[in-house]
Amino acid sequence: MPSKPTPPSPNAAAQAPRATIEDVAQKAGVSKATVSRFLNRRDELLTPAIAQRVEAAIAALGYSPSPMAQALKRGRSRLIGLVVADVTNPFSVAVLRGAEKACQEAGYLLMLFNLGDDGRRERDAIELLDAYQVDGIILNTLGRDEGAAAAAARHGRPVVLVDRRHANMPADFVSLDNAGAVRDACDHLLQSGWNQFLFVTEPMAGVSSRMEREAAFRLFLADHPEVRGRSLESHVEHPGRLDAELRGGREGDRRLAVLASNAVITLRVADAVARLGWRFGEDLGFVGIDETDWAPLVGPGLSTVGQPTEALGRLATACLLERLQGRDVPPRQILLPGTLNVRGSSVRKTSG
Amino acid sequence: MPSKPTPPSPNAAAQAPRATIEDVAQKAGVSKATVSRFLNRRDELLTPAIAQRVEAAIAALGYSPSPMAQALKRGRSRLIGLVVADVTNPFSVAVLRGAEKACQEAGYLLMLFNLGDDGRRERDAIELLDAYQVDGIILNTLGRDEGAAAAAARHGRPVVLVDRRHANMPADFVSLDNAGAVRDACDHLLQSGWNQFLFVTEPMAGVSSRMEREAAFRLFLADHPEVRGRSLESHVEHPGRLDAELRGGREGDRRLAVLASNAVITLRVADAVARLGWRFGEDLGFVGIDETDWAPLVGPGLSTVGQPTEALGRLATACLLERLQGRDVPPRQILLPGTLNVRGSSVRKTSG
DNA sequence: TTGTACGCGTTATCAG
DNA sequence: CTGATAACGCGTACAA
Repeated sequence: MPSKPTPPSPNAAAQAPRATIEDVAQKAGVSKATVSRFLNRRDELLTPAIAQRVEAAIAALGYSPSPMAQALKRGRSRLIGLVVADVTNPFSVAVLRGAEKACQEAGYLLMLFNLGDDGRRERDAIELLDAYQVDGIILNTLGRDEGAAAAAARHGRPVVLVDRRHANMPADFVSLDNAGAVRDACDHLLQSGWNQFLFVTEPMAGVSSRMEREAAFRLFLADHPEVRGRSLESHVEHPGRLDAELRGGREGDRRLAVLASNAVITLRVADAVARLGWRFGEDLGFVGIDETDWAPLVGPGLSTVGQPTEALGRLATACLLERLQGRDVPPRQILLPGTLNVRGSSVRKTSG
Repeated sequence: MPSKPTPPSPNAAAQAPRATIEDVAQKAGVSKATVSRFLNRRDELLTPAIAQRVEAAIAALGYSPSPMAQALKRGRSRLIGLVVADVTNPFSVAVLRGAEKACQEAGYLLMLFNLGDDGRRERDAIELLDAYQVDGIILNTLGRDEGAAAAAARHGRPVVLVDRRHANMPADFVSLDNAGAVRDACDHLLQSGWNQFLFVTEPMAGVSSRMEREAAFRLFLADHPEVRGRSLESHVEHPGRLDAELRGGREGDRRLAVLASNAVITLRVADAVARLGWRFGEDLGFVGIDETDWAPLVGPGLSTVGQPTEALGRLATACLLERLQGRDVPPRQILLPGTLNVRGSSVRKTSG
């Protein structure tokens, strides 16, 4: 009859179970409470001799406290949840990097949840994060499921939205200044001599950033009667639609330029241009929102408006941390400017 | 004197604390044990009437068990840790997607940890994951810190390595068949009429996949005395080195082709080619390992060998799950073939 | 079939 | 300054 029955380990390699605070206390000949104090409340002085013994025991056993148990007891986990609509989106990954750095510096750990572009999973994701006692949640999602995020917020968890607003969600919001970015791009195209604009976006489908960009484009047109313009929702299933629109837009002596609403659209436009045998900067002007590492390599280089992705991630985290420290201010909106990268695709070059 | 002192909530919005199993039990007029059984051991029959009451209470309170408490009690967390050297690497993200899908299907949650290319953080990451009682760990890291992973394994956690082997780490290993991929690429280039090869890689720095690819290239050269070849470690600080090598390689009537060891190098080569004013497929042949969505857009299209990223992620997860179910087999190696995508950069076109 | 009581690893309160 | 002891939310022998 074993005094300590071997736990039913699934893996035969299991050998040394993690040391607990109890083990440390025993080895140091003190109580658990003392060890705990040594760890968490360095200010309350302990007798040097005791501190020494505890320290030695901790080192000898390679002890580190269980975050799980800590979270259970404290109700806080030093975990921050990040829900992303689609990890494949380089924008999201870039934001993630910024958020992660900020978290790391503040001693938080980032728990990533990817929706794989399945909006229905949003509620599950948030509930799970909530269950894991995350201290805050960063959302870069559609927010189609109204109330999912709100429920988490009701449990007292600060929430911050990145790039995409949610309906009726009074949370901090961090994003590119979409209106400014579109305006800058249009101004640049206009000054470069293009006089007909085609704005191409993914199906708006209620995504706030897409809608804001499109609205900014319309506004530009309203302010500039001298330029003709249209906007087009490009569906991935109908690439032909884009080709046709491009061909049609170049009739007469109009000098057509495309403004792509994001990197996905940039890819589609570049595909279409290749199919048509056109050259960027000659047969077609182009600026795309979202900087990518390959933009300089396509044709004469694709002009872009880069987003301050890393800053967005850092700021989102900062908003959370601030609220975690007790500041209770009304929801804020932080809009950051984009950066125009001028390359060959937007500077007019007469073909010939 | 409040009977239930308000917990010191940092956020004024905090209202409804999460319902616990206790709350459910109380509402249903049963014991905690009964609720727990209702949840976990549906096989042990409960009186229908009681089951009904419990179910209703759960629904009414919107109760879901705390994964933290469960993990603490069970020693298992249904969490799988994924440590990635650099989330910016599209390969890693693609693997992540596969792993995530597999996890989701099996009811596991993926906890992501990014090293930001700082190998020193590897030990911390693994220890933290270990502390979170993750049931298994997927590693796509340098493994420079020998023993870090081994320590986790010692606690009985299965570990699987993706793309990069670790020294002295007897764990499952999942990867592209590097030798086969390089051979296929070289064969294709040779058949396409190129007769001088330049293999370009990031500094090997002990990274197993880089070394394997380079070794495969040398092997190819040994088997084909008729082709001349060199390999080059391209350092990001010295882009000029690559330009010089390209210029030098094209002397005489040699028809130079580059084999890029991964997508990062592909980018650098494309940059250099742009600087030199060369055209892919005419002045230079090219195949790159790693498929990207922009490969078709650069020049006449860049030929690539795509990795089965999603399958790698799924398989890595599958290895873990298998061991979690108790199968204790010796470490396996799973090598998957790549896919050659032939585009304009590798088919010779006499410049005119 | 159901309830009681204990422990998982920590932290916090309260005596000593 | 330190040590018992009671939670935190849950699972599970054991008893009823």
